[in-house]
Amino acid sequence: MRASRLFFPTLKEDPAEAEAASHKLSVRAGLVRQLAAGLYIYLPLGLRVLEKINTIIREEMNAIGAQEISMPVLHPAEIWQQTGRYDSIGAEMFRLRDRGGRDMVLGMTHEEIITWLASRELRSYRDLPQVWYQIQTKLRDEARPKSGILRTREFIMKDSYSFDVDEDALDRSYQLHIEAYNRIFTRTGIQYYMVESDPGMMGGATAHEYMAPSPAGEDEVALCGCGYAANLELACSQPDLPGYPEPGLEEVATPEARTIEQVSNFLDIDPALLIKSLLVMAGDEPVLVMIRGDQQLQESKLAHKLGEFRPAGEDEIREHTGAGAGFIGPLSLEIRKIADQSLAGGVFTVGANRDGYHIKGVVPGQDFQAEYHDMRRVKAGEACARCGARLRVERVIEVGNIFKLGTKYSEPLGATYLDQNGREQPIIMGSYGIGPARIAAAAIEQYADEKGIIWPVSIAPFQVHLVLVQPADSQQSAMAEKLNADMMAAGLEVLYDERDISPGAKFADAELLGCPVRVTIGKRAAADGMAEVQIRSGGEECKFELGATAQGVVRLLKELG
RNA sequence: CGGGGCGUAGCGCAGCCUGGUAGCGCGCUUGCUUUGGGAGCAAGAAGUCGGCGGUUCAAAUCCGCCCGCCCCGACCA
Repeated sequence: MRASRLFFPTLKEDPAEAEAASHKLSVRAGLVRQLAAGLYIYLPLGLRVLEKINTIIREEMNAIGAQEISMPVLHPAEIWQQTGRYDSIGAEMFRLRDRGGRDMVLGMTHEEIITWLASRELRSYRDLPQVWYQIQTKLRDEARPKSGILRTREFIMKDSYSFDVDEDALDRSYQLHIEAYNRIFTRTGIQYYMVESDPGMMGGATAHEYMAPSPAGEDEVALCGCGYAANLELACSQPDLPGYPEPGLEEVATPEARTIEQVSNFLDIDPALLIKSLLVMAGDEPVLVMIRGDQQLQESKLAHKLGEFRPAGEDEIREHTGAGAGFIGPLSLEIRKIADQSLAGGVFTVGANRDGYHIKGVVPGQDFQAEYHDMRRVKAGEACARCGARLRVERVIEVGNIFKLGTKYSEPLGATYLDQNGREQPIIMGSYGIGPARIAAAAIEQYADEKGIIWPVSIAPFQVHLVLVQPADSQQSAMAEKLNADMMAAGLEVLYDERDISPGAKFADAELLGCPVRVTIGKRAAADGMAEVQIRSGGEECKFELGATAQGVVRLLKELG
């Protein structure tokens, strides 16, 4: 491709609205342009990257026997009503009416639609297993689109769905996806982790997420050298135990000391010796949730126990405890109490349910009763629950997820098959997603330097960036033209920059675009007949005879990829 | 949805406080020169100052309402 013909509007300056490196660079390098909040136009270079990623995904999905289909983006509301999600999802789903007044939705995912299809077409155990996938647009009215292409309202997703006769068969489909996903993410060149994830409201089902480490990510994962890896939504750890004081209840005045920090300073004790009491409302029921003072509540863990909940308001706190926030505690409260496991066996200071007072020497289990569950958010440096080594916590971009769905969709939509005994059984399903744009963004985040993007070979928009320094020089120009033809003949994807602009601008663009290899033809090449080759990552340089350059670059790319 | 910020030429910004001729850098057009790290000189094009309403002799500037975009939080099958 000749740069003079390619539409790639590069920018010298960062766009004002961008924060994340991938956002700044994807706009500056001319990959994308923003249409509105969370809506992006993919320009030629951006689309090439996306298509490369999609090709890798297709190859690996096909390799496990998955079959590509394409489903509509516009769905009748009725199907979503049948699974209950029409009501449970809320504002995140785009809703509209067609001219006949029928309620419709824009698909945020396709479980309902594919299960509708399966319910009509899969009848016998002989038809199973099946894995169907698509690479299709999803629409979600995100509360807050952000970070460029990382979180958008319209995005492409590879979503596949498996249909099996039983849990064992589902395990096999799940395992096949794990293998395909490992190949896909490895081939795209990004760094990633597979972590345990919260299956959400799916009950005991299994779920994993594929996470690309990056400070621009929105999730955090706990990682251990022993292989333990989990989303912080469900990660657990063994907390260090503080030295406990003597038990024995004693009320102490703590005027104006409401926060853990204030109380701990006022009483001059370790925050780990305080209990943080939080009043939440699960529907109409008040629940007191207790966490050690140095810990944080992991709300997703509490949501598993309570379902939907919200923090109690100022008035509700006073109504149920008799005190203001900051002075509440578990003693003599006749409401449901949930305590984090780390409180068992300790001696703590708690709010007295009386403004301006706390109570010391409280022994959970003796002075109050509560349900004990793991409720705290894992912190870096805590001991791994499996092996005891210190946990790392890293921020990550979710690039893929895999779920065992079971019969969550097949039952309400009547997707059943007849088994060998002629009995009707619900199809056991799995659902598996990948966000190609997030892979691209993660690659930018993980490898970019101060000059621009550094693409992994497999997903670079072009493999080679050929720079002709002086197009007006007929000798240089002839060399570059020949080299361009040679490299294309060798099967290389070449971006040939023969534009009549200053050399500095071309080099800067080449570095911004981030193709893995740059080949320069200038006066030095004209003098000695050698093409200069530079690796974008690391900046290593070498020279090839003009005639040997194409093959030399092919070899280099192999080493890099 | 709560909190904060921003909206002036294609892009990045100044001007607003203290009302009176709309400005800078980059980019763009034309010409000449230049050509291995975002060239130089000269000439030029380009703005309903986000929108509507109000105050005023006069509004980019002051006031009100609305819209859009970004950031933090909540949310994220």
